[in-house]
Amino acid sequence: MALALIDWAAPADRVARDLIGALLLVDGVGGRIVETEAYDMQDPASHSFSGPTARNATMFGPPGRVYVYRSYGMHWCMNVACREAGHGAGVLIRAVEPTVGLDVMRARRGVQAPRLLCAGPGRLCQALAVTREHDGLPVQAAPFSLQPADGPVAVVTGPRIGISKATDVPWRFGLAGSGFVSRPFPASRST
DNA sequence: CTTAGGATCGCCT
DNA sequence: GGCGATCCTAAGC
Repeated sequence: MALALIDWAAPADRVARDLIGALLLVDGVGGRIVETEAYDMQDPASHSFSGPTARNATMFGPPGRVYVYRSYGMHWCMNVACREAGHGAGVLIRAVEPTVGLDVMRARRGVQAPRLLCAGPGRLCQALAVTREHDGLPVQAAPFSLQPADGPVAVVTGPRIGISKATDVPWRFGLAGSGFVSRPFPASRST
């Protein structure tokens, strides 16, 4: 049977949806992706909106590379670039259901509850030990491991979190019914 | 359960 | 100089 693959050249919202349910590991630690957000160059909320800069260079590079940036001066956030180079498109990984390496993640995070280990982009990077050193690396090679869901996944959508522009764009994607998302989704239809 | 404030600093105007 | 694609804690209802 055919192995499911992510089409990294697809638009950000497509990739964001396809990543829901995928197994993401960094050095053998991680779990199932349950929440993502899409960004692209036409989008005022995106880091890439005003064109290439030193920080967002990876977003404008080849698709499938990990874009890591520092948030609020203290957290790391992890994205994967998509579309062709130059498009400034990417998907923010916002939450993972921790399944592999629970104790390692607990130690890194300093909390016990699985629910709080990877629920949010900053928490996720702390639990998986993702830092600026990972910026620009291909997500399909070590230390990363990404295995797409091999079956149908029920996905819910909603407005993105923590932005002040384009707040009406429904480019937040989540695994329907998951208790590991960073925040509940407003009532929305599954697709 | 909801809201408010602070921490903390790199990036862009 | 201002502002975040955030998180934590404490206090209010």
